Amino acid sequence: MTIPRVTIKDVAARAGVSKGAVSLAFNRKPGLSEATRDRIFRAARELGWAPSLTARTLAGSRVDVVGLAICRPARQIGLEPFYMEFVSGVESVLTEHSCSLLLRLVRSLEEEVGLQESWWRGRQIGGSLLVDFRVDDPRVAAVERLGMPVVAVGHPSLTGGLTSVWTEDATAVTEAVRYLAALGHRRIARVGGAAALGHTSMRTAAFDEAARSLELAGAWQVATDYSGEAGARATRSLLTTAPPDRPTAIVYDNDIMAVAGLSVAAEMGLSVPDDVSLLAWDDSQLCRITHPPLSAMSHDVHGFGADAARTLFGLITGEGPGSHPVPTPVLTPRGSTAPPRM
Amino acid sequence: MTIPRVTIKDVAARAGVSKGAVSLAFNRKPGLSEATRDRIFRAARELGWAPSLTARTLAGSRVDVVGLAICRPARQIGLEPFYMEFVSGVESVLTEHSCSLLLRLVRSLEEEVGLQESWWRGRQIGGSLLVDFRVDDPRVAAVERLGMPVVAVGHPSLTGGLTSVWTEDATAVTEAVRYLAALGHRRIARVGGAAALGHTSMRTAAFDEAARSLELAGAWQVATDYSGEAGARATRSLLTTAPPDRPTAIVYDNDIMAVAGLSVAAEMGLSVPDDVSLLAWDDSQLCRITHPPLSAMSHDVHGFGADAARTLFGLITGEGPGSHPVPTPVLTPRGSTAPPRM
DNA sequence: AATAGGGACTTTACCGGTTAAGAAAGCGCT
DNA sequence: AGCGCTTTCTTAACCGGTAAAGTCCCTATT
Repeated sequence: MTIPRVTIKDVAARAGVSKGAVSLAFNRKPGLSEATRDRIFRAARELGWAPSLTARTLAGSRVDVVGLAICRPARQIGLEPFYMEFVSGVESVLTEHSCSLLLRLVRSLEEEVGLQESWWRGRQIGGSLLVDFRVDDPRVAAVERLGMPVVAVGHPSLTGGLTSVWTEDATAVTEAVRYLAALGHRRIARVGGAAALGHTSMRTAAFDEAARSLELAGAWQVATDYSGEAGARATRSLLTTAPPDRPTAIVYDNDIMAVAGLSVAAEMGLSVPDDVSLLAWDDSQLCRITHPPLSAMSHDVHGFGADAARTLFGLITGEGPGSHPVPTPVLTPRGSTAPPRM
Repeated sequence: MTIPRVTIKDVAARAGVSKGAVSLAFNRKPGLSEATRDRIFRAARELGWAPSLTARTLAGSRVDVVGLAICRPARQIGLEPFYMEFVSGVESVLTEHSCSLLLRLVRSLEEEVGLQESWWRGRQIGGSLLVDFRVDDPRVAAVERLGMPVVAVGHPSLTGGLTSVWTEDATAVTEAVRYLAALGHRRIARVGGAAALGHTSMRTAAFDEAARSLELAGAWQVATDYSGEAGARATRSLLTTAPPDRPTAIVYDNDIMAVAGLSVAAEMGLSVPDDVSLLAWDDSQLCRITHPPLSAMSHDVHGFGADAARTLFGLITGEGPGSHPVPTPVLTPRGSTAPPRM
């Protein structure tokens, strides 16, 4: 605050050159002798100077910040291991490019649209990562109107032509259902995420399709808000049906609901996996610490985030890959899935 | 990128005034007639203009960004509900001041020191929130040298004179142990967090002191890395002792380890709370979805974050409260604690 | 000897705002 | 009418960098 900060001018004065020369040195551009360059760097080191990103940004070069707005209720976000892992993957790539992440939790998509717009308009960010696509997502049009570089984390069918990175959820759901069917399950339920989310509806459709093609005797789906409580509620209602018609296997859309489901089964005196098999999604550490450990559709969320960030850089610099899928979640059997008892 | 952005000049031209006038209008400073002000706002709205924070920052006013670096292994952070909740609390206050959060996950304290320094030097941030203090934390000196406004989230005994916000962990630990002792427990264990962290060592000391003053028959403490796996390991080793000497109650330093502990008990055929009582810390949603639900030392982490952010604003603007504690975690009994069976 | 070419810097004009100082117009007052 | 005082705006200098254009000097070429 009160302390005068060191600027390029001080460095220039100390090195006995113009500030243009300092700029050249720090951007590794040609046109300076070794000796001068050294003198400049020494002066900068002695003064503890680093170029101001603010000024650099203003001067027209690129912006070293990317934005990420996450739209979920605050209380819930804390529990979703997915995001922090995703963010840490994003960070790991940004750091390599000495770029920072501007993170904001928003309450609605409209708020996000406004935020992205003001970030971009105010030159706060050089591009953005968009997550949690809805069907007919308003962000697609908004972002195109702005001409802002964006990587959409979501299936191309949802992201309307934006450069996208996604997991093939339909394939994964199909694999999950096939696996349970192969174990002998004929009555399978799915506890899905928020119905408004695009990937939820894709998973729902894929589940329906799989149930149909496998001619399951029973198939249920229930939409939740991803919270543990909702997962518990859904599980409770699914398992209160009398035994012959009760589902013998449940697939969850995230980890936390699967953990809640496990507790509900215990509370109802049902044994997992003997009475009911449970299959989680995302596979954070949480799945490995329950008893029994949860089988899960497992994928590398950290790597997913890293890939998204890399793709954004590719987009900004004009090279690198365009839209592409990341590895599909694979089934990782643990102790919570087995053939049905009856 | 290619699209020319709207600047203050365009707005000024459209409103038929100088850019100085536009600046005055947007900063709600006196010296403009109502009519002109309206005209300017209308022009800005029509053009979709918002002032560039970058330029605004450069022009000498304050910086509308605060920094937060979190130092924990990436894979683990995802699971710690504490941080996301804390962050969301911070955000909620920042948003009111239309201020953003610059978040970075770092791998070491040295990295954090470097990061904070370059953020500050590069005028990227107007201040910072520091978390996870160690004993003799190097950040204290670094930050003082820079003269950067900072709010330390940690006990004053650790934060060396920086403006601090903290929970009275020692009091909470004492309450936890007293409660268990009151239930009749005489052999109590604590599964703590990373030993290097200051609050861990404070809790450890408080636990020792409580055990001594209550003359417990047995008191164990084990340090972990906060991960579920470590919590499971610790619990397993604590519970393998033969019954008469086995601890009958365990306090955990976070939620996730308590959940892991619960699973270990189940896996070992021990009943919670009959054979062993478990007490979690922080009390995220996770505690309510297990079976039995976990008793916990509960506090408002979201509010904690909000308070820290408010304090930082107070520090920057020169008003508001200085160092102060936030409410001490309170015991919230649920199903995982009861009098010991034997 | 005159000229071209190129290396090593410096100058200067921005980037998009803020802000202190200056100027024009309107008003009340003697 | 002349004076000072506001109110309302404009001007111009900055903030700390970048980058294009300009300057200077030294060497090689014809």
